[in-house]
Amino acid sequence: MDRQPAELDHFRALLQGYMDKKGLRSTDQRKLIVETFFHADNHVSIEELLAQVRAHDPRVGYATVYRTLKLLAECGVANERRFGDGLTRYELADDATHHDHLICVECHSITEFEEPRIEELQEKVARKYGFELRSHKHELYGVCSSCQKKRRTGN
Amino acid sequence: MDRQPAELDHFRALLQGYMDKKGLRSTDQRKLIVETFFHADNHVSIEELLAQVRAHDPRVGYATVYRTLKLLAECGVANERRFGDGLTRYELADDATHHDHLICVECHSITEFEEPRIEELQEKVARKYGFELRSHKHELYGVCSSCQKKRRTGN
DNA sequence: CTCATTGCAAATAATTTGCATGTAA
DNA sequence: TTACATGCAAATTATTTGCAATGAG
Repeated sequence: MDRQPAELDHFRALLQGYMDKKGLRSTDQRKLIVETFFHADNHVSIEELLAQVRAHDPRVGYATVYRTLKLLAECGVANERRFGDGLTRYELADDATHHDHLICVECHSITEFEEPRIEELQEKVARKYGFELRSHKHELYGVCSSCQKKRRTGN
Repeated sequence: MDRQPAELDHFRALLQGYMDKKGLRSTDQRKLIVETFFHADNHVSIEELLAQVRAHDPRVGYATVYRTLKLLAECGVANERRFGDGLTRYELADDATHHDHLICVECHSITEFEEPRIEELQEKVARKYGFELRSHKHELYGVCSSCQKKRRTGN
């Protein structure tokens, strides 16, 4: 996935600020994992990310990837997401505020959608309940058009 | 939670139809678990449900509860939900289509909301992508008004 | 130097499964 | 009587943690 460098710099700064504040250290593994995450497809699982990381350095352990992604989630750079397949997936925090997901219950494909009017209504709901909105998940589950097609032609 | 008997009868029939079709049997445990689920609070976890079931029959195993709830999800009577606390929770399928959730990230309280205009837009999105909509999750995460209050008064 | 970080393996936690026994139809 | 269902314990899966060794600041 190609991202704008400026967008990534924002997240690099956010992470750096958090690490400085907490006295955390910048190691080779951490840098590698973070940059790999920044350039990976959206909704990567730990497993997928680990594979990509190991392509550069086979000695990285999976616990380190778990720990690093947890760090990214903590400091607001990444969001954890769970779409019914039992795996935790991660996406850049910024992306999350601008799109939601259609998830196929048959082939597990994930399609993103944007609907500003839903976001507006969402904010209205939050206001009505005196709720300070931080983030949201909006997932539509169903059968994607290509699986419907497969079904009609007898799989 | 008090429900309308008619609403529950609909689900009993749905389950029965599914069981007949598949040649599944109606056992005491299954009946007990299903009825306990029907009368439990919304968003019960397996653990909570098992405790309530065991109040009536202490010999029920947890595997049976897992299997039964999976059956309910399969036949469209219940929906599985995961709200970031690591537990799978279940709710009556019908309820799920009519409300969504505000989740407090501080006290973990869950508030339900309804917004038909969001549902309409959701269907519109699904149609646009040729998606056959089955269910959805819409969760707003943030700080509830009572936690905001606590925060202002210094916890 | 000091203390955070790493990699490994072992520990957890939630859920699933194998199997002998029980039981609905 | 025939398989489906149950309860238990063991297996699986994803994730977390303890710890000795490593390395950043």
